[in-house]
Amino acid sequence: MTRVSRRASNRREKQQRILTAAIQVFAEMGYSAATMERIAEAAHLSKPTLYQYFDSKDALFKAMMSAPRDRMMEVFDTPESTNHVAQLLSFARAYADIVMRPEYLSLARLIIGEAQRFPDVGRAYQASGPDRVLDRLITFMEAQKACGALQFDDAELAAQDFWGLILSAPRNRALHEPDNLPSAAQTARYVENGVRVFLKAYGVNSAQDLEDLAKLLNR
Amino acid sequence: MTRVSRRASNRREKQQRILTAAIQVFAEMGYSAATMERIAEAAHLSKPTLYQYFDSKDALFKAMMSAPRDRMMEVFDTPESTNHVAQLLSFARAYADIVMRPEYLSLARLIIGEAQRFPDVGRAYQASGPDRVLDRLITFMEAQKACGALQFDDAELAAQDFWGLILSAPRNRALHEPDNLPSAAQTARYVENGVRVFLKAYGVNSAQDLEDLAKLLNR
DNA sequence: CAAAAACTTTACTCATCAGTAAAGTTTTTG
DNA sequence: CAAAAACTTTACTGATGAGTAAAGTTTTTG
Repeated sequence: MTRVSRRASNRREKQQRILTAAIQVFAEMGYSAATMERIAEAAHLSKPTLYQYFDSKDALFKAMMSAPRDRMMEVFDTPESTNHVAQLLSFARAYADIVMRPEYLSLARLIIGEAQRFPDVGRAYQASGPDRVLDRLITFMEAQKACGALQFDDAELAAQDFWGLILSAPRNRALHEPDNLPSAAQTARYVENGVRVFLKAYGVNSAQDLEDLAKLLNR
Repeated sequence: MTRVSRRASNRREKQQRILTAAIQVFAEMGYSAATMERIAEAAHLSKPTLYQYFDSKDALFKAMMSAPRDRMMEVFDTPESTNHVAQLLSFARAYADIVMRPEYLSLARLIIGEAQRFPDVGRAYQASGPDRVLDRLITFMEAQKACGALQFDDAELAAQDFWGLILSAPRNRALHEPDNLPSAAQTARYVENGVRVFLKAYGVNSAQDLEDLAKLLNR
């Protein structure tokens, strides 16, 4: 005699299973090539049951795409540090960890590939992922400027530059070549270089920052 | 009595028309949603005729994708200048001009969206576009290091950084939001900022470089 | 345990689309 | 200029897949 009826919780659980299956199948095949039959199979239920949960393929796709997906914001779940160098490094590493995961890349490919046919999906993703990360980065940059650690005119450009320096070329390659992802070591090399170059260009006291960074990198 | 038979030249012209139509339709709809009927229509001929030129949808797609498309290398069709600042600026502008064009973005979305199902298409694109540009940039970077204008340990990282600084955030947004492209003025702002930051981090004599850049930007 | 609600299955409809057969048209060549 | 060759079109075939109807099965709950 559960308080929340078993039926209702089953329903929620199944809905979740469908969404998980959908994300897998859509990401693997693309919107058009994915079939409802296959999604049903992956969710371990039948097509008509699937249609009890979502009215159409389109509706399922949109529901799946607008399900909360805050992975990218995990970037900021790092212990606050008083040192801006350590903080930039940990942002950069967390960002790389998330963004270079195969599932995350598959999702990005799907969104980009369907951006023309599903403009609101693309917009929603941009708003809930990159834009939010950028906002937080801008806030961070401004704080560092205020306390005299970084210098720049335009915080938005500074934030974008930080971002662009970290992974842009390897991530682009990864989007084009799903089965040729860089190793963790290679990714680390790009990330560390990105932070180094950012500090060189934006640090008030770059020489000191680079020394600090070198120390952090040698444990 | 034409030397090259009328039939043969018609054939070549029609093949070209098909490839052009294919690129349009595929880029707009994606591989699966594009129909051979629609491509035929766009090429002003009928489906069976289309099949005389290409054996299958798959073959047409691959042929279209491996047609020479050297747009990106146009980046380097700029007058050689003795000044590395002017040269970097003109690379950056040429790159932005090409890469932010709607057709080029559509093609990139298509390639990324189908990268999982057509891995060789993704690989071929990476090899003939980004990789070639990167190679040329590396060569350039090394020459500038040799003549004492730039400093760095790793030319590949320097080239990637230059690239990442120019357009990475706005281009990513453009991939997600096809109908929210930045204006020419906005793009110019990103590009100019990118060059500035690159010089600050990599220039042997950054102060002078930044002055040179400022002069170039004010005509 | 019985009524009901949820779920599954079988077995469809209908539309779309890759690919083709065969008839019709144009171009080439003897 | 006429017959052959190449090309194009109209009108199909067959497969696939979105979505559904209706009958049968399990699970939940009173």
